[in-house]
Amino acid sequence: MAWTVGEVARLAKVSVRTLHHYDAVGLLGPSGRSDAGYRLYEMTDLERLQQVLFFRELGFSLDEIRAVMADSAFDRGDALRAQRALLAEKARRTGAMLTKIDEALAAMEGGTTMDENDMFEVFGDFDPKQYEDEVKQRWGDTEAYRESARRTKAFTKDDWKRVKAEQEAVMDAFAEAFRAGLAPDDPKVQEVVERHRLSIERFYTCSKEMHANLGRMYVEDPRFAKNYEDRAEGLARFVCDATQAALRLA
Amino acid sequence: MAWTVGEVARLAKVSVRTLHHYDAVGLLGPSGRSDAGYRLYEMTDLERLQQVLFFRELGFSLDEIRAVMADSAFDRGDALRAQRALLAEKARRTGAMLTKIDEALAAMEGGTTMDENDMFEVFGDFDPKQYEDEVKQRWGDTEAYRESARRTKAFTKDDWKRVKAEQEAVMDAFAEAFRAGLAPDDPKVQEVVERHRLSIERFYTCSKEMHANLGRMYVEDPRFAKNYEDRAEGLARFVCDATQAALRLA
DNA sequence: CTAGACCCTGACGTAACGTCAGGGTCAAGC
DNA sequence: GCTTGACCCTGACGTTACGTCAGGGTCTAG
Repeated sequence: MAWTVGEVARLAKVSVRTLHHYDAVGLLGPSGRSDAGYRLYEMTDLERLQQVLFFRELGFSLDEIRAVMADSAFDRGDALRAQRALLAEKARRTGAMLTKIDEALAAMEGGTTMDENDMFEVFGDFDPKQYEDEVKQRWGDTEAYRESARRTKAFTKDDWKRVKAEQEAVMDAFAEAFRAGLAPDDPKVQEVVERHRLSIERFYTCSKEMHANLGRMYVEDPRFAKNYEDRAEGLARFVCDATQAALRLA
Repeated sequence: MAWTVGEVARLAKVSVRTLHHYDAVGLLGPSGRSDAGYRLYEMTDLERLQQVLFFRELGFSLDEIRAVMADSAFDRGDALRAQRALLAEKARRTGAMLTKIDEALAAMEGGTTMDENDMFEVFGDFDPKQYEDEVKQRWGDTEAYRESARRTKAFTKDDWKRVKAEQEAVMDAFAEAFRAGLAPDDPKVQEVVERHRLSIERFYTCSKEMHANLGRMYVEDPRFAKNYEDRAEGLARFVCDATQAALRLA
């Protein structure tokens, strides 16, 4: 299956000119051409385009995108995970701006003016590279993480099924403890926390600090939160508190 | 108090050149100049700049921003509220992209490829004007809404205090019903829903449809959700369900 | 065999600044 | 009173990521 420029443009909701441009600057060319010289894009090209668009959405320049993707260490999974973290950060920033708007409204209604320092607090522009450290902390030491990527690459569908069942069991245990009204620092809950951490270590080294970070993400990031909230309202916060407690108790 | 370009630039985290540019295109000039011709910005200029930056963050072009702000009907409160709604929409979009990344990762892990139609679903670019209708629906008929703005403009601090107390009382009633385990369509809950709707009508006409929309926003928008979730975990969803039920029962 | 919807490659236009260049201003310190 | 370094001014040209023709070939339905 191959697509022409127009078709790809419609699919990805970009202009034909944009695709021409990406081809011209060597960012993304089609895998092939027809006899008449028409660009013919394959599935791998679409995947690459999706990557490019994610990066673009995150504010990378085309030069930067090309550099990142040309890197020999570039791995689509790594990239998606990094993009995920950056997007989460962006969501946080948007949330901060919402708060700032509310403050501005409140100040207006109260007839006061905002402090000029606060007023622009949220605008410091979001430089993805600035968050590199945070991303690393969140996703762990890159080296270790990459090992996990290699490890899971060999996973069969059955392996994934088993992993999923394990995760579900841990989540059920959390939900049960939560419903029973146990405190986050209850030894029984802490046992589950440790089980959870070990289930993650299957993939990459996960210190208690990192685990606590992950916990925070469970409430900050709606995608993760949903997983827990679907089981029981407030469960995400409970799990977060429990991982924080584990760090405190250690 | 007046600020020079450099000071404003530092405060707002934009370049001096940007401020020069905004001045040159007539978007935002300083209120005054020093004897030497230095630009001197006042507090009102800072407020205007904040507005401009919010609009810019939302993807408006400078031309559009100028047009909107030059509109005789332009009101800072209206603008902030509209910006708020657009930002919430943006947050939703970011959430959708997170989901899409997760899907891409899942497909990778499962060794399958994504459907090419889904793949770019989230990219349709966010044209603020496209959401005008939605915003209008959310914030109600502009005419009616503007009346509310005028009405509240005359509110004293005591008025606001009373309004706040009323809102709190309604929220407490919701929380109580929620803790008592009542169903969202329980008549007692529906009574509270109606009380809530009427408390909003103080500000602008709020049909049951619009009320249901607001309810949806309480769970979608973390800023609103927080208000409810702080009282009881899961309360936001409960209130949302209750407003939906009110529409169904009507 | 022709109309209409595609595709191609230049090539110039544009928005929102970045980046000098050439020159005045201002407060601190000698 | 004079210098020095940090700041300000106004042009004016450069850059990124495309938009928008222009001039010309291709493809498929009728």
